[in-house]
Amino acid sequence: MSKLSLAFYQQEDVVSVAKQLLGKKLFTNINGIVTGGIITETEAYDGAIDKACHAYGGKYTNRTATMFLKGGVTYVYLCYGIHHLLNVVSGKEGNPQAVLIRAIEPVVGLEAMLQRRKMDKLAPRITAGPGALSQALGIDKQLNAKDLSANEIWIEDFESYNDDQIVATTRIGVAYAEEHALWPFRFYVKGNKFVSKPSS
DNA sequence: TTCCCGATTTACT
DNA sequence: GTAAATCGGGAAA
Repeated sequence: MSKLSLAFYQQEDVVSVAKQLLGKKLFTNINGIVTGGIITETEAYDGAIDKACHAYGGKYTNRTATMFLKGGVTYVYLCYGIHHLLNVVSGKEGNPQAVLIRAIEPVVGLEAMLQRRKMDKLAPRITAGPGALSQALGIDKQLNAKDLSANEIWIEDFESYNDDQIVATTRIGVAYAEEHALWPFRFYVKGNKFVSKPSS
């Protein structure tokens, strides 16, 4: 098992990184408990030119500072006061690009995930959706701005998918971004069950 | 310092 | 299908 290299995260094209992250394995180690799974759904946030991105227009604040870091660190953000969203910062330092991890297929530490989610049996929804995923992996703000080559959270190389196995569609929950809400920056693995559905 | 709103999920009508 | 929960960040005053 090899962790993804720093060079991987620092590619210029965040959309490309988002696609390549599909099929890779994401792990966390919280208080010695390792949980993780295969990434099945991602979303790209293209920094300063993307209205849906927190750092749109080069906005630099306490919260968005993490996105300006060099690629290869986490960006964890609390949304709706309840849910933690896990992002992977990409690109070079000063370029606020990030990939939101929206869903994974659980592989390691299933019992711990069930416990954290207060569920008694495995269901796809346990990690389908950014908030659910973070809860299952025990991710909270403590894991913000962590280096992805460290031992608390990391991503390992595993599989890559071709374009014909990847579905590109519009992002979810970013209607406020106006025309940018229509950008096909959301990617998921075709036919995979562990993918969040648009709330309908 | 105050007010408004969100990269969502879940429970209930 | 619809609404409520809930709190930190960002912008305005």
